[in-house]
Amino acid sequence: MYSSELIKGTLKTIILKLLSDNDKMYGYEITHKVKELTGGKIQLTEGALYPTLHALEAQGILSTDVVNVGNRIRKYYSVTPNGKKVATEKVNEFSEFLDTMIFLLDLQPKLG
Amino acid sequence: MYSSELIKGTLKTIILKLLSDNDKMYGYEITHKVKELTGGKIQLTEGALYPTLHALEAQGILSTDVVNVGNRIRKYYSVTPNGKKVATEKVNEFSEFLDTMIFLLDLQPKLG
DNA sequence: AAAATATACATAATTTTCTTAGGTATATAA
DNA sequence: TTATATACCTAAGAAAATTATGTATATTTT
Repeated sequence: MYSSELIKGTLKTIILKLLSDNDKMYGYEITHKVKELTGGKIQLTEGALYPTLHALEAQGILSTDVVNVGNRIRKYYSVTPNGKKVATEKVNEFSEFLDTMIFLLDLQPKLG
Repeated sequence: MYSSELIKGTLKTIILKLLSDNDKMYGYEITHKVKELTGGKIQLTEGALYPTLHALEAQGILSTDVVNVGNRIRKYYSVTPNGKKVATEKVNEFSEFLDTMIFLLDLQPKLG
């Protein structure tokens, strides 16, 4: 687990990237997908996730689809057509920011 | 300029990296160095910088040396022997975090 | 069958970190 | 002489996260 300090400010970007690639996901699923993809190094907390999802929906970047699974509800989120631009911009901005930090801190990133 | 959201959480790492490489710098100098090195893309605000420097000093990670320059004071900060470990750890942790984010967001970082 | 864990949503109080806005003072350039 | 640059600092407020709960159903373990 990284110190929470580092993860600050990346939550929206992570959410928007995952939802851009997966077309619909629900909150609980997002936390588990991120944990899985990062080998447990990034664990989103629900207290941070849900308010952010609500905010993105209120801004028209995400839309929701509530589904009943047995007797439980599940709230699927998707990126709206308008939100797609925002999602791309967020990821691009983060990418540039990373380049700047790599230069500034003189890092050698591991490439896939 | 990057949205301040992205820069959140990187301030300590930036300060500690610069001071690790330069052995002593003063606050005003740090802001200008970062601005110069990033082509204006990252601009530290004094309201964030000074309290952070004070906190790092209080934690024994930085030490200070106040110098008179004409009639003005200048407060030089250096990484303490103990702080060197912390500085290295911070930069290493950020480096790993970068790798994780590059993988998670499927990015192609620009290499030096 | 009972207890524990997993699924799945949510909010509210507090803490952390930063922004914004201000304050003090000297030195230099226009 | 007026503006900009140098150089420090703090305090109020905003933003974003953590921590701690709360509700409820489903499944697995003992």
